[in-house]
Amino acid sequence: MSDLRVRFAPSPTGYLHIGGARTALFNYLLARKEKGTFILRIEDTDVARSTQESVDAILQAMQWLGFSHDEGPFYQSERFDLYRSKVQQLLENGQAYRCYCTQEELNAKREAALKSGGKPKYDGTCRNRTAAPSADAPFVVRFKSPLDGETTFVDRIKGPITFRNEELDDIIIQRTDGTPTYNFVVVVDDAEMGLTLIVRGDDHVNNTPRQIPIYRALGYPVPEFAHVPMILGADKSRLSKRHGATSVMAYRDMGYLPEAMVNYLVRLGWSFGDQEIFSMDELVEKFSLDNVGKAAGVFNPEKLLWLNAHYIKTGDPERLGELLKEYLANIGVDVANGPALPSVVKTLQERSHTMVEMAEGAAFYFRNEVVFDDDAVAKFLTIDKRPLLESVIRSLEECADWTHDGISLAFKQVMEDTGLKLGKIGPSVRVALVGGTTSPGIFEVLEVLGRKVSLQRLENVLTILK
RNA sequence: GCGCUCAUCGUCUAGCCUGGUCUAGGACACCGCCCUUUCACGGCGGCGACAGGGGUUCGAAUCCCCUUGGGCGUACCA
Repeated sequence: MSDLRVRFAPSPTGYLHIGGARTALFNYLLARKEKGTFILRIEDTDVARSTQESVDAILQAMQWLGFSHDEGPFYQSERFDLYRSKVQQLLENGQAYRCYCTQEELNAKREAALKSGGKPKYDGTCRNRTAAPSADAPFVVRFKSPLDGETTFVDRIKGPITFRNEELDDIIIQRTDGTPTYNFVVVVDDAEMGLTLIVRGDDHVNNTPRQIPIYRALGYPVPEFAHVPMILGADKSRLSKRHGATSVMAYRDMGYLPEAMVNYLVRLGWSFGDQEIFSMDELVEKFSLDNVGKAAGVFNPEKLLWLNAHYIKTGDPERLGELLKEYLANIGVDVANGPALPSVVKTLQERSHTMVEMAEGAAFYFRNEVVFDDDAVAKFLTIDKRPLLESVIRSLEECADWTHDGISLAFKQVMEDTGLKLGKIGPSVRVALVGGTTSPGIFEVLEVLGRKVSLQRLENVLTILK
């Protein structure tokens, strides 16, 4: 165990999206590589927007991706007493103050400042107020940010970053209703949980100089920071639903494998020479913040798809078979009385880009009734094909060795008998067996389908020839 | 507007720190050819980038400055 302590801290206001998954991945990888500790924390201080469904969805996605945590999940909503005591501490030290300005006043001031070309920051009206306007006046608590000087931190990805303190605002740390806000609780928790390195999205760099003074005011050590670049859509704007699916689990539903998602995500912004394919073990060994790029990256679904096809192609047929069962069930196909799933998988691995595609391509193995494509039937199952099909049936009935090679021999016989090339025979047999013109190789289909079902389907087709 | 930040093929990136080995390498996508019983897989080849302008230097993708463009922030959201 090293002393590295990192965390993933999503707010449960929706599903786990691509960007969140990547920061979770980077944290997870770092923790495993350094034999440190990976903490999961749920940031649900915004009680109105946080939901249990979101928590469940995020947990489920983390599990699917294989990001196991060592501590947590901790819920900020269960730690309000801690935060309140810290707010109290700052209030007593004079490092925070009550602010009685109403939101309307604040908005008006902001707009006025913006209009006159100034900064839309809090003007400090209540910073030096000596008494409350009235005993029961509602208030928020603001943190006294330093007025001058500058705040600098060395980002592990971006290098040194400096802000002039006059740019900082007296941020609200406790709302009118008494609940604490993000920028405050994140400091308290990151410190109380002993985090040594904060790896989070780029969108937080501006928060960092506002958080550092809070660490200091509370007497906490300031951790290291690493801000990972954002993920953009094809139009270079921030990735959002209008760019397509952004939910990690939506990709599972579309037939993606978790290892493909992980591999794609890690290569978006990180590289290891020219290597494209990484197993999780390899990532734990090779990942480093040193080769994480500074620039935002565009999410490229095509490359994800390519990786998915790669992992399907090289995946274990047993495991893929189990997964296939679920995808088949989703399209109403029961596998109970069909061929063994691993053998089905083997015929489709090389031609499937997603598990959904594989399920669609595998359905014909399991359906009792072949679903015929009209165009295919019109073209390849015409009445003149009857002698050919009868020859195929005869030859297959005599086939003693029902394997790919044995079936191949049977077809050689047909070719001799009819004088036709396989190109003239195959398509009709294919349509008879699967109903359409695309499928795995017909010898494989015959082998996996089995002698009985294959001959049944061929004979059945004799009755529908036109 | 202000602040922070980023900038190599359409996209992900290698190279940049420690200038010359870069007529800039790999991958996805795209195009072509080959393989082939369909669809795919695969193999081979092609197209394609150092944002622009100054400077430093014998020499710059690599160092410095400016411009332009993008992203993020500017909430009693996180």
